[in-house]
Amino acid sequence: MTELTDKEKMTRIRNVLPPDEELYDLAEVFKVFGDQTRVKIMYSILRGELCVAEISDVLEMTQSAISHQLRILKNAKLVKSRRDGKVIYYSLDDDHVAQILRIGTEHLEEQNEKGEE
Amino acid sequence: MTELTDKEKMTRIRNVLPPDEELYDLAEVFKVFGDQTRVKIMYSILRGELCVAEISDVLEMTQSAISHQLRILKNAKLVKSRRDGKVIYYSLDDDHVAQILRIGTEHLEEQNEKGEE
DNA sequence: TGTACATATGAACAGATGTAAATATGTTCA
DNA sequence: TGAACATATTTACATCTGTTCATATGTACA
Repeated sequence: MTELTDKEKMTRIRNVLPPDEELYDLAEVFKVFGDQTRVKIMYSILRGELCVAEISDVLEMTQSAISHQLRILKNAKLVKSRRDGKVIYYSLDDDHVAQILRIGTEHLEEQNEKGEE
Repeated sequence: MTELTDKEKMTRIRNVLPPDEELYDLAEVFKVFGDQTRVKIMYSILRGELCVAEISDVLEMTQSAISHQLRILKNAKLVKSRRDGKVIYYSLDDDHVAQILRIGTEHLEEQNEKGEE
């Protein structure tokens, strides 16, 4: 068991980190989660697909604002779409999205409980 | 089995959504995850605590920049700290943080696999 | 007490972000 | 084809965010 110098310790930790590009992409994904409107959209389609107009109705926001946010969600592959005639239905893209929402919510609840003690 | 009017359908969905304040807080938490520097910090302390100077070393960023981001992480309860003399050690606050990082990474990997097909 | 060291904070600035308004695209159906 | 409808896109703008630089706070130890 040899002792590590500080420099060696830092190098080791640096080597364990995922590559910069991966960390960048990861931050980009979370950035997409980090907006109230987009969180609301994801929650509103958590139990099943909705079209743009329905989402606008539910959130009481303009069609333009919703459409912009849907594009961002779709680019990040958090949401997918399906066309049926004029109407386009949106739903969550994969199960990770719902999982992240759930764990985030759990985190909040746990922190709230801690705060009450 | 009665048919629902569009208005009733929207009202139902709206009623299933968590309260606005909760969705706001949730977005705020994800916002904190949504920065490359903060993601790097969280990853660097994933396997054990590090002090501010060590994190600065690993990420090759100024002490000030790291300290600012640590405060944001701490306010969001994603990170906790422990003082030992002059030195302050930081570590992840609860297991949800690591879980969210992991699921986010899984999501990216899965999307990359899909893209390769 | 005073010096050295570790970390935190405040101000300022460049760059990024979300929304509304207007307009464009794409689809259906007469 | 053209009118009507659903959604997407462009532009513009106000607001927010991360970093640097300078400085303050807090701790240990002589």
